[in-house]
Amino acid sequence: MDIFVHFKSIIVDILTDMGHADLDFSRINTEPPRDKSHGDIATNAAMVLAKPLGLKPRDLALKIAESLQTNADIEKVDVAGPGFINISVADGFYTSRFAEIVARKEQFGKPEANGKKLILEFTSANPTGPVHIGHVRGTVFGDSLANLLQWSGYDVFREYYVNDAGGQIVTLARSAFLRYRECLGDDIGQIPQGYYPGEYLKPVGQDIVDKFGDKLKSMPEAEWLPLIRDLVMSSMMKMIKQDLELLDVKFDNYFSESELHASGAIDKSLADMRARGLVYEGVLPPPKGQLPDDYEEREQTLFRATDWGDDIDRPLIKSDGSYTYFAADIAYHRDKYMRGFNEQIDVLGADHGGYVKRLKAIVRAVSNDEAELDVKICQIVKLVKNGEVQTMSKRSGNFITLKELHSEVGKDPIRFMMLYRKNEAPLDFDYDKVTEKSRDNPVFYVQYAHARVHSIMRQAKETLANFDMDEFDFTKANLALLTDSSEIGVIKSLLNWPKTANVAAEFHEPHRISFYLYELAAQFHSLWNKGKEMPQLRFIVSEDEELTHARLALVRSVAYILKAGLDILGVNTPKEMR
RNA sequence: GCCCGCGUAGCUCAGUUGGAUAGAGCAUCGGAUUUCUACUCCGAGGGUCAGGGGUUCGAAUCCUCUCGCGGGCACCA
Repeated sequence: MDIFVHFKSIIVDILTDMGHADLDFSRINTEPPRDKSHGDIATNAAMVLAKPLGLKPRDLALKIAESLQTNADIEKVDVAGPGFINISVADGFYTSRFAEIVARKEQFGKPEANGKKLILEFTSANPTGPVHIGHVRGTVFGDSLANLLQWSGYDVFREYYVNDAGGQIVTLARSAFLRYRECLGDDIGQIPQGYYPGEYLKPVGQDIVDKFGDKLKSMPEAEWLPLIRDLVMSSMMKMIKQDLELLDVKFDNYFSESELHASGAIDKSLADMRARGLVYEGVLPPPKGQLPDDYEEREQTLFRATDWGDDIDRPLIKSDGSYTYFAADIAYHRDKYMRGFNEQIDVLGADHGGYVKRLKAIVRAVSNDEAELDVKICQIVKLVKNGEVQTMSKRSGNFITLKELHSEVGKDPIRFMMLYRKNEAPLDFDYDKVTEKSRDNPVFYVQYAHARVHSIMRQAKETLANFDMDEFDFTKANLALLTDSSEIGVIKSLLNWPKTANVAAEFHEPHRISFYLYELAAQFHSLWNKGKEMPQLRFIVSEDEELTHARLALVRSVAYILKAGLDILGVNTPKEMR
């Protein structure tokens, strides 16, 4: 139970008792004050409600404070500044609340299922090559956000949109065909400009040889292309899935774009939109700035995106008569809505920032404002090695792949560091730092805190008679014995976990979890260090078993919450780090 | 030109969707330091929250303008 929610409800009760049940309580905040000397909880209740009641904020605050004073969990109430009510909570309250963590363990603060379905689309890397550094951040972000939303009670569906329609797949097939000829002994020379040059297509060339022998060589392209197209696609997807497994990412579904074309879903969604008057024939104003070389003004079939918040209406049909990518996107998001997803999230790369408005417009339009889409943009990642930024060139296909990155640093640093920054802020990924065993390296620092808990438990098993972490019932510990300010400090942080996680879920911001975990780890390490100078604060006090049990309950609880958080991030929780 | 994001300590960044004297880590400076297997620890200094104007009891946060950086701007996927 979130203690801030708890105290807010107490305040609401007081106001209700005062006869103000009809007020809008939603603007009341209960939160930790910036300045610790102001107590544990500050509320703006009086300032927010003074006006509708025709009272001065301070007068109302004093009234509320008077009632709060009678609450046994509250040690002290002050009215300060323009009308803040500062509450100091009795230590006994914390230790009694803390009992809930000891009882619920990793589940502490986890809300009940809310019965809502949500679809999260992420990664969606083009199926033309391996997963590379450009996809990693969005992948980790999306997967962890999915975990986070599951934690907070959503029924989450992870989906990968496979862009398997259009020209790039033809190019891919042609590139594979070159490798096929190479396998048959032809000298193919340099891979031509515009083709996919990567080595990863060589085994595909061999696969084609194995399946078709040399008979494709003499065929015209129109005949061999459909034959090898599916083969190339499926081996690309297989490769991508293997790459994603390196990060422990699994999708519930891979949604094929070409399927939308083939099944008539695009025709259907377009017909539906026409029927609703969302489509018209018209001429767009030419784009500002540099005009494309082959620009020609013409009448097009347009979606009235501007009616739904976009800047400009969007074309649905290309000059050759086929559907635009955008038309497929409409059908796709419509399909998600038809599947019952009224909450949708798309995770995109920084280069797709310009798509946010039109995507939101799509979801609003196809659902007639019943569904909502949030688009999260992940900024680029700069790889830093030996203090230098690693440059990559897209033309040569010289991307650092996930596989390479993974083989150098492993899963945990990748996942943690990709989430150790707000998604819309650029991120430097430092190869050297993430493998360092020091406080500078947040991954190590947090994981080490978890390992340290287990180390202490092993130590306790040796020192104490009849103690085994897995069998000991920590709920029997006398938690009221935890009275030192730094112990209470750790308890307070642990009790903040539900609020942190719920806010992170609400705003779709998993990075808040990593920052919280880092702070919790720092606090725990600091408490451990205190025991060096003040032996009476050590966790294991051999002459006082009762106190030791209480402290071990605290130590154990740190690991519960670290695990709850690291599970959301998808980072391992080692029991030792030797 | 237009749209989106960003601009916070010397550096890298948080900032609980409007709260009180704006925080953390690194770096700098000043002390302490051989252990519950492990990362040393404690403290201090450091700010025009890019800049101007506005909204109100109160703004890093909301509105507006300016500057700077990044991304995007018919039909590609």
